[in-house]
Amino acid sequence: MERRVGTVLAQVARLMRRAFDERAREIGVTRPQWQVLSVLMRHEGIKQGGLAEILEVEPITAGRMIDRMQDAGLVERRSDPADRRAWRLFLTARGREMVQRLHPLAIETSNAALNGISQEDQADLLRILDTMLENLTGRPAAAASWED
Amino acid sequence: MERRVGTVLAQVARLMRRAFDERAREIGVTRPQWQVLSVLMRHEGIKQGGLAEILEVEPITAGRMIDRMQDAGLVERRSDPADRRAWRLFLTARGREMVQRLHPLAIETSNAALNGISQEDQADLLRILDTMLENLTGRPAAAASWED
DNA sequence: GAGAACTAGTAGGCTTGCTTAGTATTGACC
DNA sequence: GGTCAATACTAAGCAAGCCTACTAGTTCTC
Repeated sequence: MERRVGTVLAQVARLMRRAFDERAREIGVTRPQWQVLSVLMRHEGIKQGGLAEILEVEPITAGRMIDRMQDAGLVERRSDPADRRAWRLFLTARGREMVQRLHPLAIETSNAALNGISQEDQADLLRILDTMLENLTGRPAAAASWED
Repeated sequence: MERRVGTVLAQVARLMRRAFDERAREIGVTRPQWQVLSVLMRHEGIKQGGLAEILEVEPITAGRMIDRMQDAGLVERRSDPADRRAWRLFLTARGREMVQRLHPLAIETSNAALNGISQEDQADLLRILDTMLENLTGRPAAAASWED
């Protein structure tokens, strides 16, 4: 009858994604896409592989996402002058504008989910999740300073 | 520079799914499929809608999953004698056997992710996640007593 | 330099999640 | 008993993950 952490966690993560997407639908950007935009905000000119690494996602997943976001005019691929295999990623004006509009939505979603949870519990939560991240990736989670 | 809970949470959830799938691949069952099997273990004869509700998933998502699991010989759909629109779901012998084999893998994955996290922190984590679940679904999370 | 080994990205194909739109059946109300 | 809303499920189509297998380019080694 014990409830596994992984299951509850997956459920919460999915419901948060759903809640964010619901709010962001009219803007036309999904939650993972918003995360890409956030990374590019701080690491413009990054290569696809680097993006994938920051997001803890396979390169092909990042590549497909960039495909769609490029079609949508949110990001731009420029070829790397030093390495003809690689792409350098840049935000378009439209992409940059999106980040501004999405930021409040992210906060709103977060707040809704964290309603009634004390500051102390929130800090505990982040600390524990970071430890789990370290366990799962085999390296410190501190690198993930890419978010607002 | 603040790191949003939702993002870290999504990351941890994805990495745990990946870790489980990696272990379960040779058995040929994914994590969500294992969850379906677990629910059916306790609620055999449930309708698809009921399954979807327990899993906090849309009915169509559950339906497609049952399609594949039926093809794989893990579950069986029997028509409800009292309602010709509905299906009743049952485990096959093969499905039942799978649950037995997958149980240790789930525990193993959980333990790997929770390595070095005290019992107290784990309890806190579950408590906080349950509160978030309540916030997101608008009802008590206690109903989720479907797991081992 | 030539060849081997590694790296960056893509192609195809799968599951899981969603939305919107539909069909078939049930049940409730007049 | 006939209509009409609600219910159980399916269809089509999209995003985001993944794996395996591939191409093209770079780098290392002899």
